[in-house]
Amino acid sequence: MPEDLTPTSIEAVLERLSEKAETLPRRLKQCADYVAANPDRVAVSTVAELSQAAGVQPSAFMRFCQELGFSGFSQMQKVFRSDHASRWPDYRTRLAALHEHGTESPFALLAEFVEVGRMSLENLMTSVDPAALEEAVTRLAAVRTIHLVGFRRAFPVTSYFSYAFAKMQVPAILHSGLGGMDACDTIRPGDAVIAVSFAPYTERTIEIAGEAKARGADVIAITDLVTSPLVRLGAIPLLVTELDVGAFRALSASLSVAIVLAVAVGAAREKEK
Amino acid sequence: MPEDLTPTSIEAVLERLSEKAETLPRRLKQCADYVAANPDRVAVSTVAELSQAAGVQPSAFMRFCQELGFSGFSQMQKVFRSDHASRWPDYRTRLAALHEHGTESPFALLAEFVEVGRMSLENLMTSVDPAALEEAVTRLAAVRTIHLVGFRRAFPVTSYFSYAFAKMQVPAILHSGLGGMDACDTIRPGDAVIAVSFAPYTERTIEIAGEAKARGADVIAITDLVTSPLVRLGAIPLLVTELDVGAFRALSASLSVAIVLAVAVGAAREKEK
DNA sequence: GTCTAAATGGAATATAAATTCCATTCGCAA
DNA sequence: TTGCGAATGGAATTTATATTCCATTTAGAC
Repeated sequence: MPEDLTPTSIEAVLERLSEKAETLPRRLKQCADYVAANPDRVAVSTVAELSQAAGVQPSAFMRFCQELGFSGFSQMQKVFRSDHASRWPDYRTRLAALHEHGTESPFALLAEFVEVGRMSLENLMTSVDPAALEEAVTRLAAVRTIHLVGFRRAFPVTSYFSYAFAKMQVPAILHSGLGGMDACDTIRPGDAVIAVSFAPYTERTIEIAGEAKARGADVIAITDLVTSPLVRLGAIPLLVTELDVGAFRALSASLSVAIVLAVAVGAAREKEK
Repeated sequence: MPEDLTPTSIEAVLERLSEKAETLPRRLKQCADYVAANPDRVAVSTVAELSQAAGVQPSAFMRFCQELGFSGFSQMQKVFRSDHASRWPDYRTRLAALHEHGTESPFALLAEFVEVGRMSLENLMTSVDPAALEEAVTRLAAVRTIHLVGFRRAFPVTSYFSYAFAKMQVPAILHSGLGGMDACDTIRPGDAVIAVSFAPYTERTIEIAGEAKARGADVIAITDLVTSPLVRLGAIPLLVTELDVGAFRALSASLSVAIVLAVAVGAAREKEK
């Protein structure tokens, strides 16, 4: 059994730690205790900071890392950093990997999309601010008419809203852009607009949201980044990061937010009656 | 108003980001978007890594940091590192937050839908027949015009198809039922219909699919059960089982199938040219 | 107590990263 | 088109950080 194989995950490091803890000399034991108690700090600190926090000299911390089977602190930190990253993967890299293999058979493609969709959903729990979601529901429940604005890729989302609100008898208008009607004219104070748009943002959506805001209507934004123009103009933001494959982005997360909003608003309105 | 007060929290940084996003030059905007989409990476990466991931030079990233009001990258990273732990809660703490808000809150509902969506996606891999998927792609790639039929809950799916096909210049017609036009008249031999319907099946969808079949067009069905009327009339079935929460069914799985079909068909058509 | 091996602290060095600088390119107005 | 200022890329420089080295201290064995 190779005693000093270098650990490759945080768990492995902590395990090695508990094995060795007894036999470690005093200062090195201090390092071990500190790391065991604050594993999250390792990824974002320097040797100097950690050693000081642990109450030892930097050189002692170095020896501690080597005792664990690493060549030095940097190698150990790399494990803590990349493991952190694996919980929150870098999509661009993943995406590149995706293109390399699986686009041959449609079924392989499906597998990739399933994976991407799952990741999107996972993200959703952390990207959507619970307070903003609650606020959005409260506003939408109190409002007279809900206007649904979103074109191109966002249109499936708004059309789903339209279906769901209709089913629950919540007054909602789907602005399809059909017939060249000016959506803005129908928006009045006491209404709310749900604006859905992702980068690259559709000009028309931003315009309508801006106009609605100017007219004194609430604006709820389902969008992807804090840099979105919708956020800029003061909408309540529900941030959804979808991953894209090639030129196409998934919609699972956005649709889930839509369903939640619709159901919650429907329930809230039911309660008021 | 002191324009360049340096932000002291991640929120403040992201806020500043959304303010400035529009006025930033191209490369700096790339940085902004990357940081907005991957705030977690900032704490554990170097300038070189981040700039490469954002697709810019390190010096551009530096200028970006300064634009935000920091003296440089290090100062900005310090902000991200200091509350890195508190900002990125793991699954356990997320559940705790969930309990705090109570099971009645919209956020709890969101958690439920995320879970359901994930399960739906997993099911997808087993419910969709790889051979049928391949067959569907082959047929759709060979066909002149693709007709998209699906109403009510299925409409977001067909409207997504419409968007995706348009983007790839695949001739497709979205039958919206608007204007009372009879969709059937436009369907001819050598065309294909993608019919989307779930129990309880929309009468009109079945009718159009049947008529299309009678006229010698291929029919691809995205539906939920083998007992679906669409399957009975001889369509190529892509079976999707969505789970529902209350009276509302998720759409993640259906949308994923739609994306896969669209991408695969687009690629296949590209190849033929 | 003295010897020895291990452990420690701190300074010196090597390495890697951040930051700046400047020549070149780009986009726009005249 | 030409000229101008802003924006950019890449190399040079500075700064921070990790790592090593060695003199000194400590703890245990005889």
